[in-house]
Amino acid sequence: MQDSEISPAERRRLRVRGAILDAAEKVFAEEGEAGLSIRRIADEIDYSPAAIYKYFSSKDDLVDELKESFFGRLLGTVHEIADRRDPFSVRARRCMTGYVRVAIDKPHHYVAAFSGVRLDSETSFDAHGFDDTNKGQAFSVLTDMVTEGIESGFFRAGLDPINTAKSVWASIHGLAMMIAHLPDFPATASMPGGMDQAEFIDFHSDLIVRSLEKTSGGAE
Amino acid sequence: MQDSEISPAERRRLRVRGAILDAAEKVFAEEGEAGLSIRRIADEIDYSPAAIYKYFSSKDDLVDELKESFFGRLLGTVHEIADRRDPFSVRARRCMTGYVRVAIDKPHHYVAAFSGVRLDSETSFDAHGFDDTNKGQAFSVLTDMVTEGIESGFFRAGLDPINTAKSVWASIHGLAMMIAHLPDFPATASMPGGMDQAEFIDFHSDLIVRSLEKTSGGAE
DNA sequence: GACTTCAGTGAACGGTGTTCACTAAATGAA
DNA sequence: TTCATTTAGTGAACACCGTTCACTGAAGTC
Repeated sequence: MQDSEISPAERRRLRVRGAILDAAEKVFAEEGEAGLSIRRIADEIDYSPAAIYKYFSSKDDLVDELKESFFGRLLGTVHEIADRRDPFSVRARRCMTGYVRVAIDKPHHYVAAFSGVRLDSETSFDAHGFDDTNKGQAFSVLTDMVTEGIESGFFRAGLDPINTAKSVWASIHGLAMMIAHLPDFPATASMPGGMDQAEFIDFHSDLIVRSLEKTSGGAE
Repeated sequence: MQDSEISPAERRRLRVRGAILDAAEKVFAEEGEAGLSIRRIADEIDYSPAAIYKYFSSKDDLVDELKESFFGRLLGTVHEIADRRDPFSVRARRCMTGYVRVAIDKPHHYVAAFSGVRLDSETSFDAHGFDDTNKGQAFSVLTDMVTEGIESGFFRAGLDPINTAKSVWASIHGLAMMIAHLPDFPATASMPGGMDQAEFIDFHSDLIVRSLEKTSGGAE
């Protein structure tokens, strides 16, 4: 009864919907939001522009779905790393570097996932972005990680997990944005003591971890 | 001879040019790049849309000038703070908090100043963004600051000033972007141990400084 | 006073997201 | 099978966008 509810018509509909999303995804990855137009998608899948509005109520709706699914992948990566049986200190670092790596693998997606938030609407950070959405989940992984770090003695005891997690997220986000916008940031590889991108991501993550660690020599 | 070169005609031209920029600035600050159109500017200053092309070769050109001037103000603020006679540790923190404050005062500007960088063009971070432009100067303030911190013994001796400065910038940038996109980030004021925005900016800056400091108890 | 320069214009071109009346095919009922 | 209803898909249009271009008219120059 449950699976027979998917009629051939519904299946067809789902296939076309998927084709629209696939075409949009492809164009978006290559050329970003600027290169993506309804007419372009329509061309790609050999439909008329108006047809797309039978599947999505607006272009924003369609793009939102692309962003949301990208954010899901990003979240999946971080979750997967966080669940490994590695020592805490490598797990923590790898969550950060993994996040950045996935983010900059699809720079247009990452930038859009954040810049798409409507500045003028009433959807606040509190109400909209932080409960059961992907962003909310991504954040709770971080809070848990910080809490674990404190409890296991790696991090200072005085840290407030929530604010600390947000600060860490901001720092990581900053690096991801920098690289997404300026593809060859930090561009020091050719200089004396220069780093390539991967090295720099490690370096940045190290500094972040260091800001949370107990001062190794003295008492708390 | 020098000042008599400014003819009335040129003065008129400059005044109109300024009016265009002012109108654009106003719309941009309120509604962002999305709300800014050539026709809208033209309406605002009671000219025809085509007139604007006598003063700017394209909309991108016009917007670039807005961004550049905003970045100049941002740079000016940081420079001004860096040149004060405050103790190093307060100067360093205030540079960061000042940067964030100016950035989020005009969120649309700040976001645009970075997201406007063309991802597809050949202008690399190295060649374009980092020499005598505003971004380059902003960066050199940071490098100088880090160097001073190392030399005065506040920061660890092993730090490479250039990469460190870039990492610090990324972290600060991340917070600015977060707040710019999500206006009430971090939104913890109402929670137990919650912080308002200003407190959080201080907190974030503290963590960044901490990541560079000598471990207070032990030897280097 | 004639000539040149040039700020400013209206109309158009090709692009965008979106809507709407419409067709034609698939579906469900009798 | 036949009729009625739904609905996927369309083409043309609307209002907007950035930009161009032939043009006007006033100001500046000799």
